[in-house]
Amino acid sequence: MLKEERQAYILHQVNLHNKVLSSHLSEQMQVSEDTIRRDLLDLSQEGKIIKVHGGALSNSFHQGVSSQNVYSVDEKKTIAYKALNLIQDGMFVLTSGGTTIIELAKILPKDLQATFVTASIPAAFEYAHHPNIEIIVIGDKLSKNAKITVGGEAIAKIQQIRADICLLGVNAFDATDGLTDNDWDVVQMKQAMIKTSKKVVVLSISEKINSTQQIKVCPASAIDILITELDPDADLLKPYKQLGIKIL
Amino acid sequence: MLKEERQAYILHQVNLHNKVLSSHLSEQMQVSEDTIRRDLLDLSQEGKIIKVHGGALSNSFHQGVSSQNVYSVDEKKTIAYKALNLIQDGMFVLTSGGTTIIELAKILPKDLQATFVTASIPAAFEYAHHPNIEIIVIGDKLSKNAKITVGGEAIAKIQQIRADICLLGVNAFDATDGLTDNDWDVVQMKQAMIKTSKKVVVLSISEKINSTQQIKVCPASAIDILITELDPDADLLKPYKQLGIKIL
DNA sequence: TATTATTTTGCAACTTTATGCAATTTTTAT
DNA sequence: ATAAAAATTGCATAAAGTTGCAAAATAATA
Repeated sequence: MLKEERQAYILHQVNLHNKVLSSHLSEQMQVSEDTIRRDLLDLSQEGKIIKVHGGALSNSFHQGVSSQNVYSVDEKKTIAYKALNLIQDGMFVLTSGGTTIIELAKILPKDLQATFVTASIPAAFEYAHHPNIEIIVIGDKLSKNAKITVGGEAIAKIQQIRADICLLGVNAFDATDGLTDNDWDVVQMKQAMIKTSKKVVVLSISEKINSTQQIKVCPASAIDILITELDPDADLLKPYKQLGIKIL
Repeated sequence: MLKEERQAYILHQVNLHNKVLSSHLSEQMQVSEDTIRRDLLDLSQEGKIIKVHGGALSNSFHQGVSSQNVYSVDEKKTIAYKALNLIQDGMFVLTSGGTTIIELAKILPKDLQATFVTASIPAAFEYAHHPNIEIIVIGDKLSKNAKITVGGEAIAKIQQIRADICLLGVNAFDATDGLTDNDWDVVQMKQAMIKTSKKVVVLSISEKINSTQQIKVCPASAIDILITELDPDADLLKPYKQLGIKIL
């Protein structure tokens, strides 16, 4: 087998599987691992693959890793714009924290007149820039991880509210496991928020769909509307539509 | 599984869920926790995640309040360091908002164990970075000017507290007119804070000394300690010393 | 074609890297 | 204050990588 042949094959395999192992290639092509390594070296020097200990990775793999300073901002913006349509003047809007909610806060139209209730300090901070909306902050002990207030006082306050709509940025959402999270206090808050709202909306980038965390917030059926960056007819969302959840 | 693959997966999970546990990752990828820790170390050294005890956090969550257009930062830092001496382990500290308080929040020693109560969203945000202090946020309607919560609920909550010390960033302080401000709601809050605290401390850059605003908070005699960036013996401060106020 | 030059390949000795384990220290939670 | 969980450190080991070199394969040229 010629060198060129081998390298073409390797390149093909890398692009196909995103990764190759030297040992594997060596066996497949019946040449020594030294030879494979030299091939990988050549290809990586031409910038066609990323050589790593034990094999190689496709280029696309590593490019994605480096540009992840702010994660999925575009997707979250898309979601935020869809969510915007649900908010109307005069509404009482209850929101959680999370970066998707922050994106939403940033794009609220200047002439919107509504009341936003939140326990999230970053969200409150962002809402405060808006000229017209009213902001109610739920007070209590501040959870440093989630940057939202948590505790009995906070939950009691939420229970006093009848919100028109509840917008939840979530950590994990799954058709069978429902809405799940990894922080007990946050879960308590979200449960209270869901219970007191006429309509419950989940904002989730598609990557979080069909993933599960440790603590259950509520079954999927408790959610009225699901917003992702995808087209509402996407296959991924079918199971949720069948549960009676409206997809936007 | 190659090291780079693992790290890419970890990075993905962190950005997806804002938090990962070493134990989970170890289980998910079938490698020892030591390996996970080394991966987390690598990633954190590249600045891609925040490594913490037990796992890692997304670094998008740990960005502080930008201190761009803050006047007289150096003076405020000086004041903050003086104020620091008044705070001891176990204390209940009630603080207002304002940039001087934010400076104080930034320099709190890491091993300080105290409880901070505040209605200021930026202050709460800054306190949230501290590893040991407890933070209680006072909830209510958020005043956009002052970025603090104001209203009956907030005042009622403050009245439930007996704080050891109250730190006030102020707008104007004068020997004859006392402490004054220009926002009615803020004044109500400050009055409540002063009433419920054993010791009242005013943090004020010298520019604000001998100035007066529209609404009175309290007479100068209600203040126990005054902190400015000046030497305590400065002429400017003599009238306040004569009123029995301790100068730092 | 024969012969020489060049490239490629595999091997052996050695170095580096990755990973897990055990002992100890640090952190965290109760 | 104490116990449990997690982190750190040092070390052992196996897998992977490197280098130099000689044999084999390929290409070039008289």
